Amino acid sequence: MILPIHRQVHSAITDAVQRAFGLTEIPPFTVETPPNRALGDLAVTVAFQLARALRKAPRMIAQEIANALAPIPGIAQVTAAPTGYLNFFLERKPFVVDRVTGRAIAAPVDEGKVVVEHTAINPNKAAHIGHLRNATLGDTLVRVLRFRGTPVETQNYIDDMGVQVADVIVGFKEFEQKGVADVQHIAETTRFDYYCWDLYSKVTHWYDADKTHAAVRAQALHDLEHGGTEVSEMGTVIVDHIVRAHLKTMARLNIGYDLLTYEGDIIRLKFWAHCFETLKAQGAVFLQTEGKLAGCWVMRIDDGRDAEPAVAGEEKDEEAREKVIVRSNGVVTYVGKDIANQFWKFGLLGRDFNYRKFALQDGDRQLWATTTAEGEKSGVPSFGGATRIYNVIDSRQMYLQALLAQALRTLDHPKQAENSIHFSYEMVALSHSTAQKLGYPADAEADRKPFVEVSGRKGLGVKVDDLLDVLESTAKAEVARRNPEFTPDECQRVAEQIAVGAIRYFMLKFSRGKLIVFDMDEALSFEGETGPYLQYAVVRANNIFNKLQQRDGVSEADVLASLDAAMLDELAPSDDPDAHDLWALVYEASRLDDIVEQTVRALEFSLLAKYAFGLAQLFNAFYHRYPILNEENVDRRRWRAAGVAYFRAQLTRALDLMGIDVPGRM
RNA sequence: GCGCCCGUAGCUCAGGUGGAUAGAGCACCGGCCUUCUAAGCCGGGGGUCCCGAGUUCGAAUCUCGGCGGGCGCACCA
Repeated sequence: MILPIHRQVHSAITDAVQRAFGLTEIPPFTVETPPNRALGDLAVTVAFQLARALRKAPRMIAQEIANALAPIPGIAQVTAAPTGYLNFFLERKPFVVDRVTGRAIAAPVDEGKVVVEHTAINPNKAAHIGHLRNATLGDTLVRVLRFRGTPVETQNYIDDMGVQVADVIVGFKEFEQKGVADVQHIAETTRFDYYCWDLYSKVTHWYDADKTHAAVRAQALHDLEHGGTEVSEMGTVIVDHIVRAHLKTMARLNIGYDLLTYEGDIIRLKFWAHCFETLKAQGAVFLQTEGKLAGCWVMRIDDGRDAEPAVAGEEKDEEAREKVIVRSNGVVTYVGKDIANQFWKFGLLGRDFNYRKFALQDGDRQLWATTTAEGEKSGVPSFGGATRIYNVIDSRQMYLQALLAQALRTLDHPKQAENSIHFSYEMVALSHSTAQKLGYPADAEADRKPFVEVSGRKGLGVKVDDLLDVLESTAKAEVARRNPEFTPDECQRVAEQIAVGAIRYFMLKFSRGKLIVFDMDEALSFEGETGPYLQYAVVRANNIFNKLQQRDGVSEADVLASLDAAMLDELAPSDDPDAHDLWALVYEASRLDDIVEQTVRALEFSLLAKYAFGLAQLFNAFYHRYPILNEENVDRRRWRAAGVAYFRAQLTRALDLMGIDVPGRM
């Protein structure tokens, strides 16, 4: 944990600058990490920023600040570099002892409850690789926020009333001539999410083949919303089984939730009706009477262009900037329902769901679901009422997410509008070679594009469970080869952990604004910058302690307890900027809290992923260079072992933030 | 047309609210398994950071203008 020291340095500098130059206003500055330990452990660039105002060279200013600086606990030395940097060198021994013995604990961040909504897969087919990116990003966000002390509630929105579910119902009823009992039977006896995956794409073709089939779809959607029909009954069966299939898939990836929010409940509990009245009363929506949107309740889209003077042809443009909230047939659109949902999440609706217990996850974590029926009387957590909301949805939904914030602003909730955060990311597509292997039909036009788009509607995509299965079997073969003494169960368990490590790391290592062109061969790699590389580094560290215990009867606790008395040589500064020494390892391991703060600020998990990878690289280099078991000098051995213990703890934490477990051996 | 995202090594990508010699993985070449698991380590080659202006002591990073690619702007979600 390095941030407490950052804070101390920051305030000491502020104080010194005020006293040395008589300034009351100091430009904002940060405590940075120099490129290598030979330059220093912490650096500050405030001298550059003051150069103009003080009309002095940065180097001089840095020197004066250094002279004025009161002693800072934990800092051994301060130097003013010729370039103008102020560099700080830490007191190494107490720093290491405090970290490895866990004495330096970060203070929790004090803020209100945050709701993170992610996954939200239409419950009509199996989860594919695009959903995987969403769920991985969302789950990692939850973990990272919790790590820094933020209370988080994880919600998974279930669109049980949408067109996609209606389409599968149409498939069963009209296309396959099945009734509710048939569907129930299929759901219980087949891999149902896969069955629906195929059926959904068949229905899509069926629609395309005959335009009159569209009427069937509209009728199904209508019946789905109104309840008491065969369609709605079938919908309930389908949705329930698919949702459970998704939960099972996500559980394989260490992903769980607190609450499933059903769209149907938003309708049936009159959330929407209530919200609609408010929107109408405030003039946020209005009934369009002319043009092609006549008869629809629409919201005017505020894109900042309203102030522009009207020019010829502007009128047409005006109409294009209206979004339908309620269709002319009286059926509310997704946007409308989502606005109501967003208001509820902030506790602004004045209404609440009823709740039922849905499932136990990971053995003991209770998953709740909304319900229109009576629900549990006691023991229900307080859901919603967030101060900040992250909606994890890909960038294609930007337009609609902006409408949510607009609705909040219009109804005079500017703070909530500002705290409605669209956690946006680019989609996942497939490489041509992977698409080809999956048997995609050749398409001359599509082939010209640099990638192939995933389409659930067309049944084109890599299913999450298929991908995990392939990763697991690949990993399992390797685990069995390396560990002949493992039982099949052990091999399987480790293979599962490696598969999750590989795929979750793959999903996190790219920045979120980057479109991922998924390639099976690339994802199947366990070498280089991959999850298994990181897991392997921890496993190696584990082995050192296993052998230390076996051979010498020395535990990690023994090592740490004997540290204070041990000598310091091992931490002596090195002039070699590339030295992969003990200090560099411990120092780097301590930066996790700083990295997490940056990660949250930028909502960029590639930062965390790259940090963890760099830390593992540092350890691997150290591992090859500095023996521990075979080091004869006892004190040297202790210090090295202590550093490895700290590294192991910190990388394990970093991996946990990414939802990646570490096998005991691999 | 308007909005958002992307453009850095042969390929795939990292590069905090500007800062110290532009990095990693893969691929390629050369070393290292009687010493804590080689899913590893060490070394090597490889760059007009898309182009052009501007701001600045300092720009891959910020601003503006181009070029190229992707996505969005549905009575779908």
